[in-house]
Amino acid sequence: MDLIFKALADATRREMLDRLLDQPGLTLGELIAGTEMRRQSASKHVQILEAANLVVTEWQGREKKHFLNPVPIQEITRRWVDKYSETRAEAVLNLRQVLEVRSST
Amino acid sequence: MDLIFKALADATRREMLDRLLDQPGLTLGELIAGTEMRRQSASKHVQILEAANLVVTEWQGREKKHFLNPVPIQEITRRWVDKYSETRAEAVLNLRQVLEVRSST
DNA sequence: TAAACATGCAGTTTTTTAACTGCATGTCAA
DNA sequence: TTGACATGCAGTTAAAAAACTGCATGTTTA
Repeated sequence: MDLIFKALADATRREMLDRLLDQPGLTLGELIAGTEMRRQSASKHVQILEAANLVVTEWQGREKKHFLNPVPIQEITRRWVDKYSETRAEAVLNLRQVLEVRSST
Repeated sequence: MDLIFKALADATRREMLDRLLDQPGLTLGELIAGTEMRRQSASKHVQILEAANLVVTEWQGREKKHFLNPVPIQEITRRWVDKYSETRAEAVLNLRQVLEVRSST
């Protein structure tokens, strides 16, 4: 779980995921096309995304194709985000408490 | 959006959110109780959580009560996670492509 | 087979983040 | 009003992450 959050913390990596969502199978060279980034930096970002299982790859000859894997993101939703969403009503109550305290002082 | 992801990237901060989910209104001192962390470190973590709007606070005399705000997390789900979840079927197709290529080589 | 290509890996520098030290401010309670 | 308490803020140090440099490996194609 920590690897996923860490991987998603970087805007560059989130943009990479976005591009792979639109264009599955991009190579490393295609991923950095139009950016200022060096190939080596992008490569390390990809490694981090792979370690988090957010990206899976397939070698085709000398090219490495990259694909988005949405499963870990769904896992975050299921195991983590939902926990907070379910307590929305409760949380609103908490915030109301806050406001009550505020208005009474 | 970046502030939220960055804030969630740190395990210590995610634990803080968990504690505030269970026990709304904890003070800073109560938050660090039972941990090795110094008060000042925790204070910076709280600042980061506040900047991301994941935590709201209310002063009560000399005590500062902390409350979880689930809205940014729900926003991530709505504006970001959903985008990837909706493409689940598509993504499975992509992965199938990968496997086909793999088995044919 | 040799040149161009696509990528990987190791090592260094730079930047960012986290933790700590020390002092300041405001609140409560005797 | 004074001492203990709860927290804030500025500055330093330590650790982690990101970007870059240079070289190596395997693949395609002329």
